[in-house]
Amino acid sequence: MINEEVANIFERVGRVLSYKGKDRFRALAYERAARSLRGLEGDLTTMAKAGTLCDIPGIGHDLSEMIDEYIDTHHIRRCEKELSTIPQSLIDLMDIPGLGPKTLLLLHKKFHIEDFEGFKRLLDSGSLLKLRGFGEKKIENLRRGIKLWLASKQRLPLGVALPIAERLLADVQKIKGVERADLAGSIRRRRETIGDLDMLVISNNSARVLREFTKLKPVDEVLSLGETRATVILEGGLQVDVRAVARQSYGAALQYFTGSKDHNVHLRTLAHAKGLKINEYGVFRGKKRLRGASESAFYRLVGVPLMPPELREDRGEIEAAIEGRLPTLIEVDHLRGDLHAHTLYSDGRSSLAEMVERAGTLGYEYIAITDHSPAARIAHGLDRRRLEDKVEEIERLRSRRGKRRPRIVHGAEVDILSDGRLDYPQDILSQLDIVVASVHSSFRQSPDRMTGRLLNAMANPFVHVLAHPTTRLIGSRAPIDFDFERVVEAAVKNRVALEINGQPYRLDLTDTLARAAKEAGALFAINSDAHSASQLQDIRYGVFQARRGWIESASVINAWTWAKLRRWLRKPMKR
DNA sequence: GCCGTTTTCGGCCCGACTGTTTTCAGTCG
Repeated sequence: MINEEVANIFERVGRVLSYKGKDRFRALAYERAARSLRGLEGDLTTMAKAGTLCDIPGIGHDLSEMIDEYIDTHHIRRCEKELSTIPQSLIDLMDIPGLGPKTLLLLHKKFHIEDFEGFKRLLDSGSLLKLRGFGEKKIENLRRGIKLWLASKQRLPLGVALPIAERLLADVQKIKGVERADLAGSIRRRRETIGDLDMLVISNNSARVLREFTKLKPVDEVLSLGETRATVILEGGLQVDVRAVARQSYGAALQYFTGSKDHNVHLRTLAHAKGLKINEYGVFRGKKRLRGASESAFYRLVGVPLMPPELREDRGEIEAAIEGRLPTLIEVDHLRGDLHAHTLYSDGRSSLAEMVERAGTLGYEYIAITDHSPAARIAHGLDRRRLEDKVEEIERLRSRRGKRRPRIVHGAEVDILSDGRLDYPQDILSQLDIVVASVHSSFRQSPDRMTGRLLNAMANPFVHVLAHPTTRLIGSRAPIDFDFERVVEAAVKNRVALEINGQPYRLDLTDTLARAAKEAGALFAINSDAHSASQLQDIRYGVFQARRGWIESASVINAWTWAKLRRWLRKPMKR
């Protein structure tokens, strides 16, 4: 997919333009286009062929021509010309908090700063102090910016940030005088990674509440503290913004600070067309505030039904809401079981009995135990003999448990070998209740080979689920390269469900791929891929990702009753 | 550079906070 490549170019051009400061709206247009491409579900090359590039929000006449040019030549001459006017290492510095285009321009002109090393030397040299507008505090702030920047180069996965956020929220709710507190921002939208936390509180004494907040235990450093806003850094480096809001503005503020930015801009345009003005304080006609106490009232006034935060990315959800075709999203409670979990037999850290027991406390109707196949040597994949031992233990456990839930489903996570064959022979596969197939090696095959490999695997009649289809690891491993459309097509045809894996560093499929697969009619399995009993709960991150992919419970096979799932697992048409 | 049921031109969010000023500029969200 070239989406990311083009997005990167547009983002950099946007930064160069804002650095030059000539036309900030042109800069905004490039930045918005970059964000829009990153959130796109379809492939740019395909869209260009179909002539639908201009349907992408933020892409118009000029940018669509540039995308065409990139597809043809791998270059965009106008962008390259713009980029060549400024050293790229200088543009990278804009990521440093507190260092904006104006300051950067000044430092470049006065001190010929071109990269990070130069910037750091300048800070240490003390010559900045002589500059008008620069004092001790400002320089200290820039130093802190560097620290933050180095620490936050990787955003935190949702699965790491959300537990921190939930604990902090509970602490805030206990502060005296807090009437209500909520998470907002990207963590409320359940984005797969989180840059910082946004929180809102209602209180009749906000200054005191904010002061108390900055004294909470996990707070390491206070960056700013005012009457309505406080910004702190937690131990571990996560930044938190808390805003205190009046009760009558709470809905408007919650909407505003939940975003996304593009969703809000779109909403504001709609409001504007109706002669309304919206901001974090409410909906206004002229100077008169209409209402803003609840989020749903806020949306209603603008003429848009309320929608779940996970959808608010300006990816067509506003249009869908107006036309009454919002999806009814899957919820954690809809899941009746988990179809991907490991035990001590392979690389899990809990026993089979412990996993089953914990699955029971989660209210599951069924739990599939899917240890690795032999090719996964490091993970102690099971050969035929150890697989037989495991079957025996499952049988013993089944008879001991009688009719108690959950039902134990005997499965395996079977490696897809480099040519697309599976790592167990057909006679073993045929004995398993469920086969979860996945790639764990040879990640760098050509797109053609990789596509063929996956198609081969899915053509095997015993395969039920394609697990973590892209095999990416957030922050450490790129997704494998294959023709996603063809693979989805084969999944639909062969009745293979695509997994949405809930492990915090996987979240695979991604939101946009899941949505594309849904549009193509695919089925899904939302799984924990738990390697310990406590990790069974990570399945909720898979559900969040699925919700961001517009997925409804009807197309999630582990939201089905056991009776229905069992029929599907048998796949009579294939045998 | 995008966008359009007030517009094909003229908008495009603007309020809070900080720091260095003495009335404001820069940054952020």
